[in-house]
Amino acid sequence: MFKQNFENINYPEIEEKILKFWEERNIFEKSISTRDENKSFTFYEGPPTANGKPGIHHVMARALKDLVCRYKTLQGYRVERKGGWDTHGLPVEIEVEKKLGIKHKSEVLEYGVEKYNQACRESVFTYLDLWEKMTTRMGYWVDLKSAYITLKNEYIESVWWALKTLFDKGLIYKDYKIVPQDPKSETVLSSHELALGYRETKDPSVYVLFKNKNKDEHFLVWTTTPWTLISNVALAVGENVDYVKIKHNDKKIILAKERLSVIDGEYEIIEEMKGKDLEKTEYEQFFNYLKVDKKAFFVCLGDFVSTEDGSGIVHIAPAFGADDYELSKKYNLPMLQPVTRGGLFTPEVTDFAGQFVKDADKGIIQKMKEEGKLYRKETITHSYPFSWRHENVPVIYYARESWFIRTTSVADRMVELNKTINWQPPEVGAGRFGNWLEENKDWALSRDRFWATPLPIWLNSDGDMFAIGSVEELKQGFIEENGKRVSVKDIGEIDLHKPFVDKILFEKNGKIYKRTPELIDVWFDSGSMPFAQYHYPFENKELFEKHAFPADFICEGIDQTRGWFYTLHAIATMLFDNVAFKNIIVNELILDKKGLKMSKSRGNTVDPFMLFDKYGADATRWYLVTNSPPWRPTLFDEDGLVEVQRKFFGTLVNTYSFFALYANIDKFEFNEQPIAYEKRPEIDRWIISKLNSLIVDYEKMMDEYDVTKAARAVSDFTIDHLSNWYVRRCRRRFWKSEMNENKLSAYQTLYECLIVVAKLTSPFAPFISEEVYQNLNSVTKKERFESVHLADFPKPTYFEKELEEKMEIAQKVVYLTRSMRAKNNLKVRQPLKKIMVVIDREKREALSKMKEVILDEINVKELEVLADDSSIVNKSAKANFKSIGPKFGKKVNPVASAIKNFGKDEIGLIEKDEGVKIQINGEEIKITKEDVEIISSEITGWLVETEEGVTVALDTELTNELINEGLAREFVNRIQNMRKDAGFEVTDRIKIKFDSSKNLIDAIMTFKDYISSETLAENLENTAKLNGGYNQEWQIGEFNCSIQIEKVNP
RNA sequence: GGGCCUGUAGCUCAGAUGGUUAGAGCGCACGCCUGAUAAGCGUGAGGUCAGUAGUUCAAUUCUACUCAGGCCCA
Repeated sequence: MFKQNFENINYPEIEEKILKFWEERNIFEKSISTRDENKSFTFYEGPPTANGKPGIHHVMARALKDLVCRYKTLQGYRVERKGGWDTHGLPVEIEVEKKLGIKHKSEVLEYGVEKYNQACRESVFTYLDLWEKMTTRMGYWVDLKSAYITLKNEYIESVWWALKTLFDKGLIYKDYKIVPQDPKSETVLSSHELALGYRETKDPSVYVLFKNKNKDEHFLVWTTTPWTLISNVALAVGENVDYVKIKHNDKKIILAKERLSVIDGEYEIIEEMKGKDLEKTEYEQFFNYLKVDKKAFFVCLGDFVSTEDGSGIVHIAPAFGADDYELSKKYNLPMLQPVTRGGLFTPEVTDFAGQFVKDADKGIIQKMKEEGKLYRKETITHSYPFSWRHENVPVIYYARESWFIRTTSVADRMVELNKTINWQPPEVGAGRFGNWLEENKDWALSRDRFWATPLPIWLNSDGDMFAIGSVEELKQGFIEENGKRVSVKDIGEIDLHKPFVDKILFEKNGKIYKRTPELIDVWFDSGSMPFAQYHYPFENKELFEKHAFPADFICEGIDQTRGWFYTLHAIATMLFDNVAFKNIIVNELILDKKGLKMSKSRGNTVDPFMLFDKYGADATRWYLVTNSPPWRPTLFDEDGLVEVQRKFFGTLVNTYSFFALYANIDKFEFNEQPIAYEKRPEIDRWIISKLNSLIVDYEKMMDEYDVTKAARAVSDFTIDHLSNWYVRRCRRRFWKSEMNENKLSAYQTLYECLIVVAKLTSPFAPFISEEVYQNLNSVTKKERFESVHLADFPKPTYFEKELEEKMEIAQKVVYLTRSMRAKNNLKVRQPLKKIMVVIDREKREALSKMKEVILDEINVKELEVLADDSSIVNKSAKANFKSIGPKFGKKVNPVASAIKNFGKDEIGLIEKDEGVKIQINGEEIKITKEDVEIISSEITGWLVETEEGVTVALDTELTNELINEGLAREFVNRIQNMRKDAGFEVTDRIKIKFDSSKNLIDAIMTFKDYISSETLAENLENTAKLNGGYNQEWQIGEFNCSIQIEKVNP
């Protein structure tokens, strides 16, 4: 027996049941172990940080990952799916600081780094349960038991190996970097944090005068950070920018020509020059607090100088701006940094010592004013970053010493390798990611924090250094305890984190080496996962080299472009001179239904668990993937989800139930030999051909990673072709007559469609497809697989493309006829005499072949295919612009109107392919067949409807016989309704008694046999005596009718 | 300020290698069908294909610019 009763289907319940089934039977494990080891498809899981709650966008990314992996599994690939967790870094520290109430870095030291890091270690897994629950519940198959965890020693060891390899290649070096930092906590802010803190603020906007050292003239300079003027060492101008020297209030002033608008009052231009003419011009130091140890105070050329605001002359303070710092390297300028990490002026700046730099602006402006250096002072409102962790603390850009990876040395290679990666969508690869690679800057590797992978570089007091690349090497070191050296070898438990590793010292050539205190960027951790997840090269060497690298496929959100995508790519390029991944799907954000970003503060987030409980994971997954391509921002709307469930899932389940209902009645269990496709009825061959076309299209789209289109194709097939045409057209075959070959063919055909649809659906909606597959296969045992996810991808078997086209024509005729019936108020139950169809000669035969289908569907007695030269068909001609456009160019319009005016004779000539000559502006032009489209738009004296080359004429005349048949059909309809209302089984036989006026009685008795067979009536009797049974009063046409039915006991 | 994406019906989305009639689903109105039925089908209303300029015989489609929204970077 096929499982029935899906009327009140509860998707979440079914899903829970299937989850249990998968777990009990180890289906996930089997989906890997049953596949050929040598046919691997490699997937990398981008590690989420488990210390935040999983949201709907995680469901999206995981649904995509899962469906690609499941699809490849169906195709026979072995798809290992190792999970992973990202466990280091600032996000973790921030959570912990919040919990511990720590606001300043120094408080961590007071609290104790060891305890602090312990807290981080624990915090990482705060939401692990939730993550695992979400992952399991949504049906994302990933191996969480063997998940890689970045804080484990083995993982860190692999990362160290990578770092040492890079260090030994000379790719790691130390330099200054200008970083945005929160001066209060002395913490560097990541770009993400920085973005959080931008807001409108008021700042001074000052124009100041720098005096030329050798001439009595001044450079006009604009800045919004007066406090940096103390650290000024140079001025920058644009090489090709036009500058002018003006005479203004007895002073000679130089500024960009385009910026003359900033000058108040009268002036006179006395000289013009280019920026490059000013290069090397020396000027007097602006403030004299600080001494320099290199040549400074001259004009440089900088390509970042703009003339959109300011004066076109930029002041340079290398310690406080990225452009400034870059320029200082180019011109070998000194760096002045009289500011502490906390943003306070150092004692050298006597007047402002100890003041917070921003607060010192006022005094500095006052001082400039007194010294006559201030030209103009205003206040501007602009967007400036503030610390998001503290109230009202502006971010200060500040030079700090950092370790870098020389990624610029492989930039070209990265660009080249990137071109071999298949990006979906392509523009992210070529655009956002490609540009980023082309503008590559060295990777700032180090972080001055506590919880991350330590940078394994040890230095001695002379600055000599080496890198450690394994625990083994580390064991050469020692720690000092109570004045005694203890070898690392003798220490039981080694933790490759702070503070333990900081205690380790080395001695070489009599010098003591100490670890540099920095940690590394967490992104280096995750970018190392291709090898670190397998503890390569210390273990799994062969596995890694043969199967696990590079990945065939990864998929994450667009926010990973400069994160994980980049670090994977950069590390793979530097270490292995290879790509890390060959195919990638980038998914976009999920917004709420109004297009707003989801955020806790807006309260518009969607809880995935709520969706799973309410609609099920399948519907959620299907909705996310099909609603819009994943690389477009998706507007999330619960109503859309409901619709998806009703349309696609509802139809699929309904189609299955229909099958199950009748298959059970007929005891169909697919024990018979399959009927050869060639021998099946037309409609069966048609749907089988459609099904095979679907398989081919689906595979193509999936292989191009266009998953949205693939899923939509399955949905269209199921709803439009399988359910709304095939099943509807074939219902009678299932419920009428005894079992015969025709019926068997119907069962076999529908069965095959359902099995294939289940398979194609399974990557996207793994639960309901499993349910359908199991329900079918557990009865027929046609396939040996215990789960749809262990099955093989269907192979295309049978095509009949012409038949697909024929059916399309038939459908077109049907739609046209239906539309005419509707417009003329002719119910489908009323049979009609005849339709006539006009159609292209080539399609005429096809149409005749589909006659039965058409007539049955539209309840018409006769179909006549009209020859288009028939005298009653009126034709008109229309220009085919695609053809005449290129041919006649400017003359298309007159030609088109000439064609429009063609009469019968010209059209005849065209149809005979003889061509027509016309005159345009006295020029003779020949019009040939391909230039003209001929439409048969009217048939004299008939109701006509036309669409794309098909014209249908409907004979609406009703004879008595037709009217009677219509009444009989109405009568059948009432009986069927009554059967249903009375709760009879589909197979119950009945007796009918009825009474009505003479006309209706005559009509009914005329069609007695037809009515009886339609309603399974053994007896149909006209009698005035109605008693017992189930009876109702009806109106049929213009007649009243009493009907009584009762079950006949077999 | 720079880069990329998006703008098509009230809503969510297709589509058009440039061709004269731009589609679907939902929603709305009306009707039909109903032994798959809390489904299904049809008809109708609803579009300056964001705007401007250019290229072209022809632009919603190509180009440039503008506007709006989004993401990333500075």
